[in-house]
Amino acid sequence: MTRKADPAAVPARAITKEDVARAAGVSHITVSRVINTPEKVSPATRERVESFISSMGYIPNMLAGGLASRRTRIVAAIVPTISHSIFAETVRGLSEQLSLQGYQLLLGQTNYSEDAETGLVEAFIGRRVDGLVLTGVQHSARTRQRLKAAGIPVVETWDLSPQPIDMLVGFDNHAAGQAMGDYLVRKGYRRMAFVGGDDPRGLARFAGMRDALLAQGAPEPVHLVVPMGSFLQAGRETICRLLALQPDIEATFFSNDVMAAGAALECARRGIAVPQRMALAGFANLEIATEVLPALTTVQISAHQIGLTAAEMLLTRFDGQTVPEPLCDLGYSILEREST
Amino acid sequence: MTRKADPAAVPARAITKEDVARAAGVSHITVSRVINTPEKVSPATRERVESFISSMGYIPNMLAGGLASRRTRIVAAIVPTISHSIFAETVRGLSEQLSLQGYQLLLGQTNYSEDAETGLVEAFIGRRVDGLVLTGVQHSARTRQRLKAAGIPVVETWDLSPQPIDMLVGFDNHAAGQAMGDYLVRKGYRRMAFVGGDDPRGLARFAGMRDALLAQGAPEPVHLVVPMGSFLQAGRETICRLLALQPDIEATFFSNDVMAAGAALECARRGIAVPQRMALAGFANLEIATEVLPALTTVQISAHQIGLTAAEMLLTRFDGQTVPEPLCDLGYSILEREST
DNA sequence: GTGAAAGCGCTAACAC
DNA sequence: GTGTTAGCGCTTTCAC
Repeated sequence: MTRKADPAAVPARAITKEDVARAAGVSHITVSRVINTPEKVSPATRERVESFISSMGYIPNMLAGGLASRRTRIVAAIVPTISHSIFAETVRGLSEQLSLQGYQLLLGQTNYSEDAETGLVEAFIGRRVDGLVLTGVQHSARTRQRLKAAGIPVVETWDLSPQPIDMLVGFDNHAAGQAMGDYLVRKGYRRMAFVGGDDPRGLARFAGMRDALLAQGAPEPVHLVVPMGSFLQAGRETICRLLALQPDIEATFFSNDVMAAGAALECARRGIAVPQRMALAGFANLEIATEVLPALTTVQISAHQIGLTAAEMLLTRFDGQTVPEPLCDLGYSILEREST
Repeated sequence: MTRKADPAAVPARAITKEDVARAAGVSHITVSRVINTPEKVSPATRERVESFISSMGYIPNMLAGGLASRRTRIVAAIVPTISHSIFAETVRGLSEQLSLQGYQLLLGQTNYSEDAETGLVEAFIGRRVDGLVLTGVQHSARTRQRLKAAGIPVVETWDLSPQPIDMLVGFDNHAAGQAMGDYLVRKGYRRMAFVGGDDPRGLARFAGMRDALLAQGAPEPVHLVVPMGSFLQAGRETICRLLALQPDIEATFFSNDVMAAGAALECARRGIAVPQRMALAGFANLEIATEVLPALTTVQISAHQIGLTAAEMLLTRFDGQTVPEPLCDLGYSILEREST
C-alpha cells in the first residue's frame, strides 16, 4: 500500500475554496457565495458546487474568513468557575442560544481573580471575539479601557451597576440580601449569621442582609467569609464552626445553595433540628435546594435566563440592531421552604 | 466636546503591528519578534518597542497570526453537558492546564447527541483549533473521517477503546461496572438494579454489572434507563418507582453520584433504611457522595485528572514531541462507604 | 450571475 | 540584529 493510495492519509494542507472552485470549474468567489449567500448563485452551479464541497469534505477556514470579514462568530464568556453549577447554568443558556445561530463559545475561568479576568479579556480581544460576557460589574480599570477601545458588545451579568460598560443582565444582590434579611426577621429570627465568599456579589448580599437587620432593630449579623472551592464541605464546616463559636445563632443565610445544603446535611448528621434549632437559607435556587432535607428557603434568581438573555442581546447587536433594553434586571424572589 | 477629542472614542480600526512599528521607528517584523521571540531583539529596541506596545494598548490579532502560522493556540472540548459537575471537573482541569501555556478553550455541548457532536467537530475544525478533546469513544463515521483528514491531535476521554482515533485518557467503564457488581455480590446483595442513561458509558457500566452478577449466580439486575437532565430529581423519582415496582430489590447502582445522592435524600425523607432496606452506590466520587447521609459507596475515577492529562498530551504534541503513552488508562477503584 | 483585484494582519523564509 | 518579500484563505468592492 503506497502512501499516496492510502485514503486515510493526512493531506499536507487543508482543502481550500480554490481547490473546490477548480474542481467545479468556477472561481473561488462563487464557492464563497454558495456557502454564504446561496441565493445569489444560479441553482445549477450551486448544486454542482455543493456536491463538490461535500464530496471533497471541504470545511471553510473561519480564521481567514474572520480576518477578511472582521467577524469571527465567536463569543467569549468569563466566569469565576464552571464547577458547582452556580454559573454553569448561565454558560449553558449562553451556549444553547448562541449555537442556534452558528456562534461558538470561548470559555474563561478566573477563579475569582480580577487579574485573571484582565488577562482573559485581553486574550479574547486578541482573538477578535464578536462579543464578550462578563460575570459581575467590578472590573479593573485596564479591562474597562481595553473593552472600550475594542468597541465590541459586552454584557455584564449577575449584578446591577450604576455605570455598566455596555449591556447588562442581572439582579440586585444587595436588595436580594436585604429581602432575605427582612424575611428572616419577619419569621422571628434575630441572632443571625451570613456565610459567603469575599467576591463583590457575596459582599453585597451580606451588606443587604445587615442593613435589613439593623433597620429592624435586630443585632448585626455575624459575617463568615469562606474561600471559594468545595462548597458542600465549606457549608458543613462553617455550620460546625458557627455553632461552636456562637451557639445562640438562630438562622444562617448562605451566599449559595450548595453551601446551605452542606450545612443542612451536617445538621441532619448531628441531629440539629432545622429550622427549630437553626434555620438555614440559601441563594440561587439550585436543584439541590429543593432536594435536600429539609428543603431550603432560598433566593430564586434566573441563572439560565441570564445566559439566554445575554446571548439574545449580543445576537441583536451582531445583527446591526439596537437592543431595546440594554439594562435588564431579572429580579429575584424569596422562596420559602421548610428550612426557615 | 468633539468626537476626535473624546478619549473614550472607539477607533475606526484596531491598532496593528504596523502602527506600533511606525511609532517606534522599526519595521513590523521587529515588533513581531519583540512579542514572540524577544531574545532575538537587542535590549534597547526591545524596550522601546515594548513601551510603545503598552502605551498604545496594542493587542496582537491572533486571527491573522493563526492564519499565517497555522497555529491558533485554541483547543476545543466537546462534552455532553457542563451542568451537574460530572464533566465540569474535566473541563476545569483542561482549562487550567491549557491556560498556563497561553492556550484557550473552546467549549461545545452535545446534550448526548452524536449529531450535535458531528456538527461541533466540523465547526471546530473550521476554526482550525490546534487540538480537540472528545468525550467518549463512540463517534460518527463522519466525525472520524473529518478528524483524520484534518490531522489534528485528538484526545478521547472517559472511556477506553480498541481503536482510538489518536490519543486517549479514560478508564474501563465495563470493568468499573463489573467491579461494583462483584463488590455488591460480595457484600451479600442479590436482587439489584442499575439506573443510568442510555449513553455508551452508562450502558457499558450496566453491562459490566450484569456480567458480574450473572457470573456469580445472582439474578439479572433490573435496568432502568433515565433521561439525562435533572439528576437529583431523577434519582429520587427512580428509587420511588423501583420500590413500587420491585419491592424486593436490595441494592441499586446509579451511573452517577448525583442520582445516587437524590435517591439517598429520598430514602431519608421516606424513612427507608440505607443500606439495610436498600443499599445505594454511585459513580464518579463527586463531592456530594461524601457529604450526603449516609455517605455513598461509589466508583472513584479521576475526572479532573482526565482533563489535566488530556491537556498535557496535547501540549506535548503541540511542542512537536511524541506522547510516550498516548493511551492512558487512569483506572478506577471501589470506595466503600456507609451506603452499602 | 459571475469573476478579478485588493487587502484583512500576521509569520516564515530568506536576505543583509 | 533587523528588514524584505511572499504568502496564509478568505471577503469586499467593483467590473463585466
